[in-house]
Amino acid sequence: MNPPSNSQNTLTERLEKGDLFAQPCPSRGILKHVCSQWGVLCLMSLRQGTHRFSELRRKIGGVSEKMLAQSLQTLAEDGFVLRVSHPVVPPFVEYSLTPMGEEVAEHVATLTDWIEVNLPRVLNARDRL
Amino acid sequence: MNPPSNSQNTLTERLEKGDLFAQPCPSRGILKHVCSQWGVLCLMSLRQGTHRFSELRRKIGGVSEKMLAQSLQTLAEDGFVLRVSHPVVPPFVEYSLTPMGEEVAEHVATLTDWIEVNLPRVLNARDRL
DNA sequence: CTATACACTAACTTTTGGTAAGTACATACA
DNA sequence: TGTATGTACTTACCAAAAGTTAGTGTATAG
Repeated sequence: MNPPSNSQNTLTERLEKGDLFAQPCPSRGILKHVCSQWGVLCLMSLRQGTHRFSELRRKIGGVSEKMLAQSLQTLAEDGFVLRVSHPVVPPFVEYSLTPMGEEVAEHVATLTDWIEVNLPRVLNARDRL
Repeated sequence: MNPPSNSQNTLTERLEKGDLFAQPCPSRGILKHVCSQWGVLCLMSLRQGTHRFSELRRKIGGVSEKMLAQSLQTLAEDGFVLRVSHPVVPPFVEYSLTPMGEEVAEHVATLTDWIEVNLPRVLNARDRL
């Protein structure tokens, strides 16, 4: 008796526009990259302009070099981040947001802003348990 | 929370309003819960109304019972989700969003919506690598 | 002539996520 | 009477991810 959760029926149809509720949908992977702990922090940092690798490392408290490199790599593969490597020594690499990256980053930012300003409320809710 | 003291840039002050760039800030944990794979799917499901445990399980493709229970538990601890257990047998438990939960869920929804409609763009960007 | 900076990568360890099975009781069906 | 199913979980176990440490090659600073 329940109506279908969305009006699209076949698997392929549901995949043309992403459906996060569908197990095999690639949007799941993108969400993971964008929402990963270091992924969001990379996006938030780069929203303030181009950064070098080590600048990001210093800015984002607690990232390891491995995880930072990995996060930037997947974000670049998804087309959110642009990596420009200048072939000099010592290495000089610049990271920035692509237009598409700026779009997601904006949405992520409203989320992180909410969390930052509402932290006290959440902490308070935890205390009443 | 601490009463306001002198306006210096101390660690504790930066923690009164969250700072995701600061390594020990509890906002990091909240972000993790809200942005976790199953966390966002729980929030998105509950945005459409109250659900029972097994309803959520069926709705969210690919969740295990363990991960669903765990996600709902942390979301409830943070005050985003309300768990109402009716002491009958077989068990009957209802999950819904708190007012605070509706607020975050809304922000998460704009993000997931963006990802779902822009999936083709991202897939396209991946292909050009 | 050590030390540091740079942007990584590789090996290894710890933590987390995911899978399968078990729990207690009730209803449906054969 | 016995088996199967549904409910909302928890526990034990294993695979995958995250985190830690060390190393790379070159160059500038002290």
